[in-house]
Amino acid sequence: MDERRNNLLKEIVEVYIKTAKPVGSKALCSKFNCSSATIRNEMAVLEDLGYIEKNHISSGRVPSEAGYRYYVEYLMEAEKITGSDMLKLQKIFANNELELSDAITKCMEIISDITNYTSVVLGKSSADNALLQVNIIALNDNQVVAVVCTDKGNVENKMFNLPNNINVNEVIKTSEIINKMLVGTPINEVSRRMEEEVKPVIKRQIRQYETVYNIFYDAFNDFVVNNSNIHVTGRAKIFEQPEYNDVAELKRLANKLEDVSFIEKVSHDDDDENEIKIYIGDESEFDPNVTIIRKKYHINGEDGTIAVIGPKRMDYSRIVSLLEYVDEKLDSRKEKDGKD
Amino acid sequence: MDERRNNLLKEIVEVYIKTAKPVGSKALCSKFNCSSATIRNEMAVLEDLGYIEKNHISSGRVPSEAGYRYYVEYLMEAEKITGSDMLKLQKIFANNELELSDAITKCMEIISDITNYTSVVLGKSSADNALLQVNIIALNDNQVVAVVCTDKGNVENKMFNLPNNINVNEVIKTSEIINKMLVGTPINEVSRRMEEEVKPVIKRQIRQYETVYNIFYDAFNDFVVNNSNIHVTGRAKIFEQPEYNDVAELKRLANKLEDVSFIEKVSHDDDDENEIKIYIGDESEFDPNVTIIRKKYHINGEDGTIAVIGPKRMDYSRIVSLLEYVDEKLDSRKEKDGKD
DNA sequence: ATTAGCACTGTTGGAAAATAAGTGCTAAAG
DNA sequence: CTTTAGCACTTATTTTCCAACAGTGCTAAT
Repeated sequence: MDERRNNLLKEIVEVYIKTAKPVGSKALCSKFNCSSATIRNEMAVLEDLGYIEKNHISSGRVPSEAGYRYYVEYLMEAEKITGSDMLKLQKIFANNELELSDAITKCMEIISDITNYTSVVLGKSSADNALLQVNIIALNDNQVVAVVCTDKGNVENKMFNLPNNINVNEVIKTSEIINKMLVGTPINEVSRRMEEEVKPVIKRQIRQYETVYNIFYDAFNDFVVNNSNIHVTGRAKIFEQPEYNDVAELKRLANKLEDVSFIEKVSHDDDDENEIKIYIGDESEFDPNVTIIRKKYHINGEDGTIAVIGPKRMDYSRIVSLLEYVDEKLDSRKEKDGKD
Repeated sequence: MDERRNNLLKEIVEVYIKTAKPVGSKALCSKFNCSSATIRNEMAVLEDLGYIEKNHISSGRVPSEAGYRYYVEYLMEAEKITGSDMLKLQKIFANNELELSDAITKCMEIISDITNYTSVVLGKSSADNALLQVNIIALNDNQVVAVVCTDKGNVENKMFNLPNNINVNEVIKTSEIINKMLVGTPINEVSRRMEEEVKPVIKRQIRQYETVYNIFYDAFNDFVVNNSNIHVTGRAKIFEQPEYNDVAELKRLANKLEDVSFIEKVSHDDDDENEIKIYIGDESEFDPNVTIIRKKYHINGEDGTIAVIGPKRMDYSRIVSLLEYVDEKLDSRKEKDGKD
């Protein structure tokens, strides 16, 4: 791959990203000061190398998956975020009132809006939350709400109907025992310690301990299971992209976009999980016709993922710059707030 | 409208619901024991009355909006829910563990699944919740979580960063004042009473009362604003319906389905809000090409709406029977649990 | 190594023709 | 007065054909 060939591939990818139309040899002559035949010769090589493809024998060239990959790895210039893009995101961070997790969601909404791609936020309170306390709030004689709170400020609640043979006071007493025994326990170890340590204790002190025990066990379990939130913005935005101009394709994609929770799981072995990741086409393990650009974040005891879903022909450098900017801003806010 | 004409319209609507193809006169001869010419004559009358339409001068007939309306009002037979449909929903209610609001969501997921329409659950803790208590949980010296709980067991929480000049104890003290003064206040009056009654009191007792006041004010406000949840299932399901077979239509609908919160607001004046409502086409105030069937529910201090979105040509009686069944089951569970 | 020239190939769009489905109307029959 | 057979007519749908077009690969010359 000499320099001209690199430049040619770069040009093909970028023109295709802009126009969504197969790139012919003539269109590139002027840029490279040579004839279309020369371009064609070089294109033939790039095609042999697997970086570009033809839709049919006499069509212009389209980047292949390998071509995009080569592009993002070696050819793409790290573009600085543009002023107008930055401006729109800055407004969000200017407002210090906003909780960080809300700020993230807002950011991704804006990114979807300005880019016409689909954006996703997957938040999950992470393992490094520790139990701070569990409160029981009695609504009446046979209903209680258990409120679980972690040291990072994540709170989850669950309501229970008490059977007639259970007294509210016994539930409260149990909560006190749990608080004494388990404060500071990492949230994902709570279930185990409940079973091994707490159960024997309340067995001795509480009548009907099984029922009461289950209330708390369920509440903690809910916390671990439930405490994730998904925000998808602009599901329909991606349909505006010209590649999705046929009914079957549209339906297929709409169906897949129903559930995007898989995004956090995509992983290619030896990766550094905290970098911006680009999954092109099949690499996404989602759909051969989309690219997913993803960044994991960790703030305030919450692990999460932000991602943008677009066509393979998406504006890679712009999205990368946008995600980088958001991440940067999050980092600086973390320091300022003194959290994490 | 004599009987034959009614039957003819009923047949046209039902055949069209089944086949999604315009119904011609020949197809109905056998059913009515007469020639196609006779049917045509009657059809001409139904068309004059505005109940059926032609796509073009020589096509079969399609029910008009007025035709569907006439059908659901006078012709549709209240169908009992089928055994297999019932069976699928019963599984959910068999599990008494499930909180009612979760059971509703599950039901609507199943309904979307078995009917291939889009289903929606819009829940909102209603005005008839009263403040039970507000708790302050201190995470550390400068972070607190405010937990607001109502008598119906709805809980909302919000984390705050305290400025350096505010002491946690002052926040807690304020929470005690609020608890004393406002317990039992309907949740939508809390803001007003905070401003009119609580503010003057804490002004006297708390340094930096403005900041502390705002924490609670925000927390309550969040409760009112935030405490709604939307579940949409099968957004893409509706695309399988044959009427949405062109790209523009699909995109338009996908876009609209991004936000379905409007559904609870659709209302036609003198209606009894608690009945099953059918909004056909333009009546839906959403999209001329869909029908929305909706039922409002009230359980356990939560007001909500369940709805099914489908083509105008949707299976009206089946959906009505399904929603009726769900509503019935909810009612019986309410009584059993002794709630509400 | 580059390029002009040319034959070739698949796409796109439109026109024309054939087919199919179903109507409205008329006139006759019941 | 209602029903029906018959037929001319309308429109949508599908197929076929053709021309224009964009772009390629290859060859031979520079």
